[in-house]
Amino acid sequence: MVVRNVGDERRVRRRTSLDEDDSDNSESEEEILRDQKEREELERHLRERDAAGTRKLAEPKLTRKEEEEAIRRSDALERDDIGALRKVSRREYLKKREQKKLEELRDDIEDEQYLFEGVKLTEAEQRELSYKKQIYELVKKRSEDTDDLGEYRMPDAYDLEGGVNQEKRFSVASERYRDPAAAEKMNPFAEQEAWEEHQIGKATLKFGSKNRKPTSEDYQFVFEDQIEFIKAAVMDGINVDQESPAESIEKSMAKSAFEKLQEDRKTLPIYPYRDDLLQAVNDHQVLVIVGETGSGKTTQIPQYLHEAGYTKRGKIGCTQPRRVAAMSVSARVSQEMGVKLGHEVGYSIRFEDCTSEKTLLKYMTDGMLLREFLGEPDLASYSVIMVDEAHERTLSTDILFGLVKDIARFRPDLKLLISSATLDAEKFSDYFDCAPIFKIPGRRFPVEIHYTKAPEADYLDAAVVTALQIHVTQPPGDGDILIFLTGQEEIETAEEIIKHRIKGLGTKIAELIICPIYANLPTELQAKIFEPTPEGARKVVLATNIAETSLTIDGIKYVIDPGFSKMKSYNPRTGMESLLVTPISKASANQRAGRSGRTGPGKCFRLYTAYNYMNDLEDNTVPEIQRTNLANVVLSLKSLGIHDLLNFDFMDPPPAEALLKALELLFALSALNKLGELTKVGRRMAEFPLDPMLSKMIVASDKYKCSDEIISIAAMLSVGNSIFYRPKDKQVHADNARMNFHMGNVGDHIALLKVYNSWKETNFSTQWCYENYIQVRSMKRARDIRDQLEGLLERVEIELTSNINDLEGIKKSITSGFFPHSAKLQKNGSYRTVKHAQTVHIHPSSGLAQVLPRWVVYHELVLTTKEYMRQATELKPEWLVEIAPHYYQLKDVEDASSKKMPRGSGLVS
DNA sequence: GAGCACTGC
Repeated sequence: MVVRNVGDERRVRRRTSLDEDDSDNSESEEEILRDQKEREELERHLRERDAAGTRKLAEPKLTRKEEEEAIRRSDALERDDIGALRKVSRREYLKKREQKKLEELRDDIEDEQYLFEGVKLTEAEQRELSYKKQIYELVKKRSEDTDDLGEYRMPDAYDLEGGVNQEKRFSVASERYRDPAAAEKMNPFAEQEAWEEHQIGKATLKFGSKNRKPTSEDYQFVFEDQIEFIKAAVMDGINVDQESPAESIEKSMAKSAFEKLQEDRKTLPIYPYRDDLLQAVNDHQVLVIVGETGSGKTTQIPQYLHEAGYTKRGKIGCTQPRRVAAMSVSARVSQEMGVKLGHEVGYSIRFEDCTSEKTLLKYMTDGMLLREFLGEPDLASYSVIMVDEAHERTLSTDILFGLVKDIARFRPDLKLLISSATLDAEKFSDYFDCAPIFKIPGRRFPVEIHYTKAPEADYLDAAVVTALQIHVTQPPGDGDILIFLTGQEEIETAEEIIKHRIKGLGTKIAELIICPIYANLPTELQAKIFEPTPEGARKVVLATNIAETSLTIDGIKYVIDPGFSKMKSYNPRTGMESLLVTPISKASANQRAGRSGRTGPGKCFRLYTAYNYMNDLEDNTVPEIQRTNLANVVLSLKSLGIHDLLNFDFMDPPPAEALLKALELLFALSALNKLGELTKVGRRMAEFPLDPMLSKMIVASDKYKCSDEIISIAAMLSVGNSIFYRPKDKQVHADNARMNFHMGNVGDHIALLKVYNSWKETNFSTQWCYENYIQVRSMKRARDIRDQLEGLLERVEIELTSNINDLEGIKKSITSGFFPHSAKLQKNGSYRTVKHAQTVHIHPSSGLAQVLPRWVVYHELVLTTKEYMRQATELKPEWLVEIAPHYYQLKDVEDASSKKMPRGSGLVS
């Protein structure tokens, strides 16, 4: 095992599991290894036993996991008899367990009845007692009723077939907290768990029989299944300022705001390196800068370069992966330089260009610089380009790398700065022809990393238990907790579980405020995480990856990292995108850990073992360019005059198959000719910041005189699937509201148009959105996009024409862009794509899910539990031949009128 | 009758 600071490894005890002073129980590496060996031994034994066919006996079937589970549980009841237990059958074990429980319960009830005789019980106490009686009756009845404990039902594997089924996946974890009756049915351990939980509850409620152990501080909160962690490493803090607050206040009082800003600049870790850095930039054309967050590189380096006179030859451009970063950094820099934002310092992001003629320092999103390449292929107006946060490897930064590397060759005066986090600096350097690496220390607090001792089977449960463990053992007010989960559904489940568990713990523990955060959460609710934590309480933030890079929450001291995230993957062969729950990379894990050390020393609890971390996790996340649809990328590069894409200098080349697929599509859309050269149509399409199929749809709308409608549809489609809001408790209302837009079975595209136009008619009313279960945020975004598209129409000389009544024209425009996405109804109600003969289905959220037209054109294909077409509209097969004669032949569509199809199932007459 | 991590133009 190659773990840092092995000598410092320390076992963390259960009760005071986070207590640092717990040094009497240190565990050497040897012991850890022995533990692991033992576990392996046990696993091997169980495997052999399984292979020997023990499970074929008449006894109820037990998987290895179940058996381990049974053993683990029995441990609590029969600590002394574990060896014997493993030999008895499951049935015997269950019976034994029930009897034991019955005895205990009866004792308890008798004790309490005796104790409280003649005493007036409080309501809670009465409930407590009656609850116990109920359990007693239930268990007794069961053991009397039958000797047979019933057949054990194997839990369904959630990933059995057809991909991941989240419902099934979390059903076990969530069911028991939702519906006690269902839990009883599903989970043979349900009442066992209820009983155990009840026992835990008692510790706090101070109920007990005469012979119960005295309650000491240590024993107050003992969880049913605690998780043991091993402290394995410390991410060192670097250069943490030791300046006392009083001193700094004094200093700041004496100076003007501007002077103070200049003072602050000098305290940044980067300041001592100023001259060296300028020298390095002077000596080399390309420089890789490694700087931890907080070193001040983003704000300071462009200023240094400006002061050194680089802006005399042209602008300094600095790219960011996110809009907010570009905006906030430029605001800060303009303050520091004492100029107005938008003058010497400005930013440029989509929908918002805050720059002017005299702008010298320009912060922008990486996608924006990519767009600028289209108008200025040599970036002549720039003297320096700094690509910041390069380690994030967004699609845009990866393409920028190739482009800037290329222009640097024939523009020796252009300086290039690539700034990245430590991990892959060497790689950047290699890519840029061994560019020198300039290291700047950051400012960060140390973070202790703890791993679990054994892998956790149910990470959601483990995360919740860990959070509660932290909450009850650590003083409230010393820091908040951040848990990384994979998605909205998981966050909601975790929220329920925590609420339920807290109830079980009573009022003795401090208040725990649960804050969910994910991108699709309405903005008002998102604000909750930024509210300061009240005195004596603690926040637990349940977040998706959004908290990994996009937003920073102050006051986080503990990070719980289960090690998973959802990641998009793209299959170039089928053209299908899917979101899969995937283990994160080491880089990602360290980024997550770092989130705890922003305002003070932090701790990170990883719900996997150190071994997992070292051996199972990839070093870096697969860059986006290797797992996405490249149609847009290829069109952009082609319009920049880059022809040989297969030999383009990508830092990590995308799969050739994905490139070919993109070229094929662009050829089909007639954006490229047979030689792979950009056509006039392609040139117009490249102007639009959209997926090529959407761009083609707009270009084609010129012919059908409905560009007004089409850009609305394009805008609505490109905001994605977050338009309709569907809260759990009002699903019926939300669905009804949505169906209003589907009147006349016009198809999903036209329905989206109707939504947009109705909103416009109400003068973009927020109230209207609420009434119709539509997300305002998405609609505003659609309006912004639509405005932008309208502006671009002029540039490509398309007239804005509207004909809302010509549905056929609108549908033909859609088909012009999306004809490769056409599908034909099969006898069984499923569809088959015309070109690839792939079986697909209409998404249940579609307005056409019940209608099933014979032919449809769809916006996208997603793989969830099935292959679904999202956003479908009916089409006439003859359009395919009319619009794309190079793509479809008559034989592809000629059985359209065949008698094989049941009559009346479609709308095509 | 399903489910949508996160950016960006």
